[in-house]
Amino acid sequence: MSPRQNNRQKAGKAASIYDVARESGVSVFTVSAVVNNKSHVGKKLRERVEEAIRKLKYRPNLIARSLAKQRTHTIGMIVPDIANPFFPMVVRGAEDAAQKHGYNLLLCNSDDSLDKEEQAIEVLLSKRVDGILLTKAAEDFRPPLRQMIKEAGVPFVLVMRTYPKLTKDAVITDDYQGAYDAVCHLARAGRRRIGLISGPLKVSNAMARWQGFHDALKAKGLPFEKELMVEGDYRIESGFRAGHALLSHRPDGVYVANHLMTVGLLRAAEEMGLTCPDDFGLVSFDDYPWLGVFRPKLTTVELPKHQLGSEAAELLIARMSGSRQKAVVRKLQPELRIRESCGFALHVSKAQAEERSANN
Amino acid sequence: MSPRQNNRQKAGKAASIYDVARESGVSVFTVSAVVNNKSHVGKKLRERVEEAIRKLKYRPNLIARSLAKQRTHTIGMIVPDIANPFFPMVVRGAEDAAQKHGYNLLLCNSDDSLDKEEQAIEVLLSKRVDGILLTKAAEDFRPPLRQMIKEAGVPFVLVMRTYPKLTKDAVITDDYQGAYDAVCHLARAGRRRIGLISGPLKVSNAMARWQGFHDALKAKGLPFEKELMVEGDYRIESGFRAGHALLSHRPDGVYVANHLMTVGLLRAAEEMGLTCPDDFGLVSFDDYPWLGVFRPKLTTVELPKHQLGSEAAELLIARMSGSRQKAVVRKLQPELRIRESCGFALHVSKAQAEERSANN
DNA sequence: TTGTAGGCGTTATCAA
DNA sequence: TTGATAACGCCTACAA
Repeated sequence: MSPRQNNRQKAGKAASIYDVARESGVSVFTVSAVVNNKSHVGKKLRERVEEAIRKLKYRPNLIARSLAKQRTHTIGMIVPDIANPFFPMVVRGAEDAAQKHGYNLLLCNSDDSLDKEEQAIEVLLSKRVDGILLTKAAEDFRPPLRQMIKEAGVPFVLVMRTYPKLTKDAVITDDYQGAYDAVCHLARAGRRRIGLISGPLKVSNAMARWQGFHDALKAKGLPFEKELMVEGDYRIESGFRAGHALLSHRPDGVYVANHLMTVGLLRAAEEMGLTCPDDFGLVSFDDYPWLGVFRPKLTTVELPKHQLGSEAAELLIARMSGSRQKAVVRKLQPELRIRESCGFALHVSKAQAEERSANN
Repeated sequence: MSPRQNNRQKAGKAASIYDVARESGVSVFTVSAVVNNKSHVGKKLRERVEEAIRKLKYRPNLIARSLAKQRTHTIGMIVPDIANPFFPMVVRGAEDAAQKHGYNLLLCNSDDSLDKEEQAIEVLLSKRVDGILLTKAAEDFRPPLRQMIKEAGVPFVLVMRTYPKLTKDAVITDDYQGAYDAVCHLARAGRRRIGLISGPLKVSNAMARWQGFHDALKAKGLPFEKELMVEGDYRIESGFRAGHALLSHRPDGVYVANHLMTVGLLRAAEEMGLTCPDDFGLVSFDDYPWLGVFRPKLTTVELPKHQLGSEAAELLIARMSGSRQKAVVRKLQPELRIRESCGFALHVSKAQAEERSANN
């Protein structure tokens, strides 16, 4: 007789599989089989067990199950900052996909700090998540961490930012193309001295956006003036400072690598008495539903945020299930949403006006 | 000899406490004591154990610990939708507080649906979270769920929305006051026919905001016209529909109960060729950093989102630690941020103009 | 088909 | 101070 068979059920203690077994006069094996509706349990027994489950209000303890099965059905997700409006939709995408497959999300914020990121990874590994979705912070992992991750054998999928030293599995956006399109649009709208407020160049997507910017300039035969490029950190404050620095050189177009820095830029512009799109055309990254109702109506490069999260989660889940194919880099296409901040309408109407006056 | 003492360490399997014990020639008890730097372990032994830990790269398995200690150091958090810009900062606040106390956040979205909410609660309970932060969906729990929650003995703290049938512990904002202030400000700006786009009245804060609206109208001696009140669901689409319905009656002021519906309203206004603040004054809830740089510059009632989350988490953690004081309802104060959408400046300058013309 | 008993990795109780 | 050893609750060979 197992030592467990003694009386439980007293004191709020939740019923265990043993209690159910005793109540229904079967073995724990049978109960377990019923709970996981496994193979063929005799109809009679099954009913008796189910009856007992209801009676005792039995609820399987997933912690115990996790320990036994060595799988937690939990995914760790590390983002720089959930309060950055870019990430909520990504997280939502991941959660939707996770949920669909019976997984939950353990959410951590790194603030783009190596220390916090490392801490988060350690705790996630200790909590034995089945996999991790990571938007890598700017700097390199310290070697011991990388070693530990490797040994833990927990799959990672990178989100938004690549970091091949860890894994090649990643779901990102075509940032080069997005930036390229943005700058071309600015040029099309007649802007000639185009500036850039970039993300931290140690981050893969910031680098890609910078390259797209650069190549578009070249393709359009526009000059690259190095005072017209400022590196920020994707936060408002840095956009504000960058805006002051940049606008003091009076560019007639600006491409900003994310929304938060755009907010900072507009703050600076206002302080300097400059308005958009009259004094400078503007295209930025990340679109949001509310950008369509406020002026200046921002022309943006939208990234498929939800899809980014959901595809990353799907890929991770595939990896966790042991799919051993070679690394996948999924690159999603951005979409240029033309509104008014680039001054395209302005430019066009100006051109028309000139045309008209020429005709008269 | 315990059956566990046989060879492990092969196949990527992580080292367990047994491996460390064997390696350092002590008992698991001692290792455990060292890991949790408990009481007095002989200095020599401690060093030997630490050595072994380093050598084997031992990392405690928190799942096993959770099972043994019956505590997971994990908090479940259920929000309607993390993609609603209101919640990210609340979640961030909760995560910050949780993190500070050594807890993690398991995040779920309910979409304000009873089914999803119930599902989320069940899985969180099964995963044995130590407590749950809940922004209650609109409808009532089904009785069995409430029963189960009670029996689970897991503390809940409500966030943003009260629901006394579950618990009185809650961290909310003074929504009545916020709405009251908003409407008074509209009145002060000379608006007389003030409309309301409300949240779902089954949600506690929507009800409170509606009452604040109503009482402010009365206090200002303004009429309540029932065509000027429309109930939405806090989403953009409902704000859009409500906007069409409402604006067709040409109110000169509108108070909207959250930001997303404001976006919808502005969309509708644009379709109808109405502009804010010229055709109608506007005050809405929730403030965001970017609202200060776009026009119309929204006058809003800001709610301390981060604090909401962090205080809720703190309270929950206190409860989980068995603090048995009576229920706490913490009500945080909102803050009216006056910008331009209410048309106050407009009104004032108009008044000045009249004054001037009267003086001539 | 069903039962028995050992294992998952920790903590905790009781002796020694 | 340390060490055995029984929980914790579930899964799962291996037997029957």
